[in-house]
Amino acid sequence: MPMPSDTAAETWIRLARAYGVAISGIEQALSKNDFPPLIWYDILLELDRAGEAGLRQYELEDALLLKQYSVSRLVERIEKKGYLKRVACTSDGRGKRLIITKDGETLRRRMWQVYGPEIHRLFDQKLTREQSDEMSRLLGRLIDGAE
Amino acid sequence: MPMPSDTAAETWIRLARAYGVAISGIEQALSKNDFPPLIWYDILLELDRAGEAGLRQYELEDALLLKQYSVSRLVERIEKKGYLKRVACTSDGRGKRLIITKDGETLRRRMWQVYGPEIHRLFDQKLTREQSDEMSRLLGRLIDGAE
DNA sequence: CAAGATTGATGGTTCAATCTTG
DNA sequence: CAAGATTGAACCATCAATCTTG
Repeated sequence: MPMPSDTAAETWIRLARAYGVAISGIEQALSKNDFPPLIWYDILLELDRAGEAGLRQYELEDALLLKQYSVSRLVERIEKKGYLKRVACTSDGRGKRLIITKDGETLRRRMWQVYGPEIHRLFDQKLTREQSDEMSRLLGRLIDGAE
Repeated sequence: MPMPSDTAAETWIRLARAYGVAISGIEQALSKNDFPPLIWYDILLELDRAGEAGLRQYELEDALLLKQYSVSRLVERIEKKGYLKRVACTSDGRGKRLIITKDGETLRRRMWQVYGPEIHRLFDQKLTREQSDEMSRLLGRLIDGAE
């Protein structure tokens, strides 16, 4: 089996570490301000973008790389808090449409007030615009053709 | 509050996505081969490097960015499988020393036979040596001065 | 049968409280 | 009291089985 170069191994270690630093900073900031986890923000953002038509659950799976049962249970909790509603899909009796509520839109905006500054602190303050663009470009290579 | 630039936001999105692609590929490969999760490898590697002296639990916390109770419970499970042993610390009655066993060393090597090729596939095949070095350098900027 | 979604059971993670020793 | 570590309870994630409709 082909083993990784030292460079590749080091890059992976640093990628994991950088992700860890960022995600724990963000989750901690959200939690400290009595907000739900970041995944709730991601879901609300997708639904916000989808507008009145909403999204099917499997579309959320694809967009956020989640499992079917994960979406099912996350969405159940978010709905219970009133930030989205699940309505029967007219064109496909098996499906539900997920639609963000007014409260959901408000929550998303309020979470951004905490989430945004964390990104600023973790990225804008540590990389120049050029460095950030370059990293973005390189990360794109890891993502595209991921299959 | 200072909000992030579009570039920073995009870089963070891609970092999270690239991490997600890599970690799920690795965990899936390990699981498919009946191996435990990646964190077991990380722990065994730290203990392997520490040699006969072993490590204190709080040293593992620092090295792997884990919580005290996480280490406590992970180590309990790994010990139960016989891959490490916990011995009382002679110099500090509060502490335990964690020492890898022969079986633990073997497991770590066998996991690397699956883990290594995944890193190769996910990094070596998608980035040139120069690109990987450059990404590593930029990621270093995100990690250093994380506090 | 396949696709979309849900659920019971299980196992792991997390919080807060606790225990023990320095 | 602080540091190292553990634990009960609650919460969340995961697997496999299931249900419903195309």
